Amino acid sequence: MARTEAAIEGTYLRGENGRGDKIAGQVGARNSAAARLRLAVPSVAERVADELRLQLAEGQLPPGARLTESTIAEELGVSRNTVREAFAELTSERLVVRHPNRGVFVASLGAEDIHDVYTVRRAIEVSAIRGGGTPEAVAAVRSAVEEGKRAAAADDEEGLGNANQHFHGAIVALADSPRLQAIMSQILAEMRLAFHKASSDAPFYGGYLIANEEICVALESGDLDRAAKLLLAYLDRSEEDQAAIHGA
Amino acid sequence: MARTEAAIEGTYLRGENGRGDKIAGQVGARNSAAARLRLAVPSVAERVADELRLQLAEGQLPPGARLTESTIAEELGVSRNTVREAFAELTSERLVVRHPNRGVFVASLGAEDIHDVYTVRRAIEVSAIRGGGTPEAVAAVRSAVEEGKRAAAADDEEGLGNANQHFHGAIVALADSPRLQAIMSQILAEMRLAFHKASSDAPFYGGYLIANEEICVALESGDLDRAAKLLLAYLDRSEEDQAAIHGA
DNA sequence: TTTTGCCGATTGTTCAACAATCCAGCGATT
DNA sequence: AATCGCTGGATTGTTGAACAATCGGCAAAA
Repeated sequence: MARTEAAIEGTYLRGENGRGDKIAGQVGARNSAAARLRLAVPSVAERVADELRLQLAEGQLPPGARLTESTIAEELGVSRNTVREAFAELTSERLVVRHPNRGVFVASLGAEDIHDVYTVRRAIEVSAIRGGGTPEAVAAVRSAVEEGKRAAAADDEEGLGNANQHFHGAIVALADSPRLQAIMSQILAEMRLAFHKASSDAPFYGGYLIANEEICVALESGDLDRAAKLLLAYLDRSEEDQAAIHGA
Repeated sequence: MARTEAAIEGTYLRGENGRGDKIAGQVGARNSAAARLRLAVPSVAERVADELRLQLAEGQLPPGARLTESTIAEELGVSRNTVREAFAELTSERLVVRHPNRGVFVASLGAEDIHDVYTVRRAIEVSAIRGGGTPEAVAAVRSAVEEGKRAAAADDEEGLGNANQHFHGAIVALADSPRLQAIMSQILAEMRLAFHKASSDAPFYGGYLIANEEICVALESGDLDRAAKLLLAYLDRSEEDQAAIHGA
C-alpha cells in the first residue's frame, strides 16, 4: 500500500496539497494534444476506480483484503465520498464486495465462482464464434494467434498470457456486440483477480497455443461448428486446469 | 413525478421532517418482526435506486428524460450524495446514462441497442438450454409455460407478459449460474425500459405461447439440440417483431 | 466458561460550500 | 439575417465536516 500515493501522484491525482482544484488544467497544459483528443476527462471517482482496479489486477490488494474508506481517501488525496463512489463502481463489477456497516473487501472467488465464470465464458465465446464475424474480425483472431507464437518463440511468458487474452477478446469481438464485450472484460478482470499468481506457471499457456491455432483455422475455413466445439473443449480444459491450481 | 414522494413515504423513506436520522429505529419499532427477519436492511441509496428502477420500469420517466440530482433528492427526502450513489448503480445497469457535467438521463435504446440486447439473449439463453439443467429446473420451465396458458385462457394480457418473462428466466436458470442470471435480469430491465408501451399490443405474446410449449417439450424430452434451435428461432423472430414496432 | 455490556473504529448519511462546466439568451459584428 | 462571442444562471463534481448507527473486540459479571 506504500506505493499507492506515488503511483497516482505522477499520473493523475494530487498528493497532499490542500484542495486539488486545477489538476485538469495542469495536465492539459503539459500535454495539450492528449487533452484535446480525449475531451472527456475522466472524473476523479473514475480515476480512483481505475487506480484501484489496477492494483487489484496486479495483485497488490490480495483477495479478502479490507479497503478502508478513510485510508484510501487519504492515500489518494481525495474525499471519502469520492472513494465511496469508486467503490460503488468496483462493487458493480464484482471486484469488491460490500459487507454492510463493515466495509468493502477485495472479492475472493471460491470454486463455484470459478465454475460460474467459465459458464459465462462458454456462453459468450461459443455464441460469438458461432456467429462467424466479418473478415476483419477473423483476421484479428489470426493476429492474436500469431502474437502468441512470437511470444512463445521469444520465451516471453507474460507476452504469451497477453496474447491469449487478446485471442479470447478477438473471439468475443466476432459478435460485434458492445454488451458482450463489456461482460467479457468484466469476467476477465474477475479472473485476473483470482489467478494472477497462477500466471507464473511456465508451461501453462503452452498447450493453449496449439488449441488456439486449431480454433483459428476452423474459423477461417468457415467451419463454425467445429470451431465452436474446439473452443468449448478448450474452455472446459482451461477450467479444469484453473480449478486444479486453485483448489491446491 | 408527483406520485414519487407519497410512494416511498409510505414504504421506506422519510418525507420532509428535517434530518432523517431515526427512521431505522422507527421502522424497527413499528414492525419488529420484519426487522428481525430481513436482517439486512437495504441502504438508503439502494432504496432510492429501487424506487427509480420501479418508475423506470413502469414508464414514468420516459427514455431521454433528465434526472436532476437536487430535484430527486428533494422529492425522495434524501441527500444529493445519496441520489448520486443511486445514479451510479443505475448507470452500471445501463438504465441511465451519464453525460459528464450535464446530468443523467433515462437511457433510450436505438436500433443497434435492440439488436445488441438480443445478441446477448441469444448467447445466454441458448447456452443455458444447451446445458439441459436439473429436473427441477426443467419443471420450472414447464410451470412457466402453464402459467402462460392460464393467462391466455383468462385473457390476462399482463399475466401473459409476466409468464413469458418467467419462461425466459427459467430457461436461464437451467444453467444454475448466478452471473448469467444477473446479466439476464439486467438485460430484461433494459428491454422493459424500451418496450413498456409495446407490451400493450394484444395479440403480441399470443404467438409466443406455442413456441414456448414446443421448446419446453423438446427440453423435457432431452432433445437439447432441437430445443436450442427452436429457442434461437424464437429469439430471432422476437427481435424482428420488436424492431418492427420500435422502428415504426 | 459463557454471557453481558461497553468502547473504539468505521460506515452510512447528511449538509453546506465552492469551482468547473454547460446552456440559453443577448447583444455586437459582419 | 445569420454568426460570433460573451455573460449569467443553473447544475454537476468534489470537498470537508459532522453525527448517528453499527460492528468487533474486550473486559467485567454471572
